[in-house]
Amino acid sequence: MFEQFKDKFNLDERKWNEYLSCFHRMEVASKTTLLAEGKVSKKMFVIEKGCIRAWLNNNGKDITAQFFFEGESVGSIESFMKNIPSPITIETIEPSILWMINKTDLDRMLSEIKEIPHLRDMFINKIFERTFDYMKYFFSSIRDTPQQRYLDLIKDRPQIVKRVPQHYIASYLGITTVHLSRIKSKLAKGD
Amino acid sequence: MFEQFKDKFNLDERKWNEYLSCFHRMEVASKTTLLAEGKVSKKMFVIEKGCIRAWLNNNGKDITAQFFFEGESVGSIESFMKNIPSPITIETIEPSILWMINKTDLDRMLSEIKEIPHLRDMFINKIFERTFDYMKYFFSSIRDTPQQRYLDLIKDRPQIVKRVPQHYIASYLGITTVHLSRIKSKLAKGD
DNA sequence: TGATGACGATAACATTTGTTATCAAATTAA
DNA sequence: TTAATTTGATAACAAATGTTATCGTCATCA
Repeated sequence: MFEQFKDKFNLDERKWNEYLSCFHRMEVASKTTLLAEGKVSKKMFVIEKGCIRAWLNNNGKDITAQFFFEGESVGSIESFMKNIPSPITIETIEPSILWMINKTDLDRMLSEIKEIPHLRDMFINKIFERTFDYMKYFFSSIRDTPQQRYLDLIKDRPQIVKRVPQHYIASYLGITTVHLSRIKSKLAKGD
Repeated sequence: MFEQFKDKFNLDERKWNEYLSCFHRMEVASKTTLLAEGKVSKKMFVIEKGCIRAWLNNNGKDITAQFFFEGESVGSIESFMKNIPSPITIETIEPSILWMINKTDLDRMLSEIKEIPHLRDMFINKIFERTFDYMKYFFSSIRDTPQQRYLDLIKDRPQIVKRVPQHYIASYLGITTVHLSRIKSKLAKGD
């Protein structure tokens, strides 16, 4: 799972193994809640296999905020960093294999990493990339129609369309399932 | 302008003055373009007085992506960091007093700052805060109605409603000026 | 095996939002 | 100051999107 990062991290064998041992493998069923809204996040997860969504509660209706797939890391960064109640719930969509790391371990790991220039820069770039992603989503949400955003999803994140139930996709696009159904049938008829 | 940060930065007098001298004061008229879409950003600005917007072109129509006021720093971070064409245009709304810094100076400053733990952490926190902001905007855009987002704007960022022409606000909310007008008159009649 | 619930399509109707056009007030430029 | 231009409100109509309800298919589970 983590072998692919070994060269990139370029740590001595001992340190690398120490970091590896912080991650704990776990297998979970679909619809498992990994973090509940309102709880303070003390764990992060890396996905080996499966698919996860983050959602927020809006007077009873759940709004999907984000999807995660193999290789991605998942958690409420805001809750995790600031020690505040999580605004989102994190839940598996498929049965999944995850690698869990505790906040205490990750905090220690990060504070060490921040002293190593090339890893520090990797970390900062990672944060920037996430910022750029959210900017893109926000801009798209005020600029594009739901149909356009659905087409973008098909093009840029085909995984989502293939593996995720449609009502989650609809709420992620900010529309109803009925409307998404209409968009699909309209597209099927040839634009 | 920058005195307020002196304690927080906690640098020796010589370094502090060296950094200060990188910023150049400029006064510009309203509707001045500070960065045009498609150009690679080589400058960042800090606002002493005035108000600025960032917008993107969408087949001729401009969509306002963000507003900036006194004390905030402005630029296309993505263009600036990655040396790519800017996806946005940055333009003053009011006559403004700005402090400009060149990329070469800022790059040098940042690489020095990244070696000083408390400044590095301030920098990383700053990036995280920006990420959390965009997350919030994105979530709100798929969760809330335009009317709710307008009410949030009044509550959270009253500056915008007071100082910014209405058609910019409308495009920032992702709606037309006509619709924003309707929302306002509906609210004026008592919800 | 059968029952149950999750998922998705569709129809009919309601509401929201966009489009175009017109007018008035405020601001800016000549 | 006068003439443009910008800004904002409103009306009438069109298009997009939401709501509620119904139905069929499929997976799950007892």
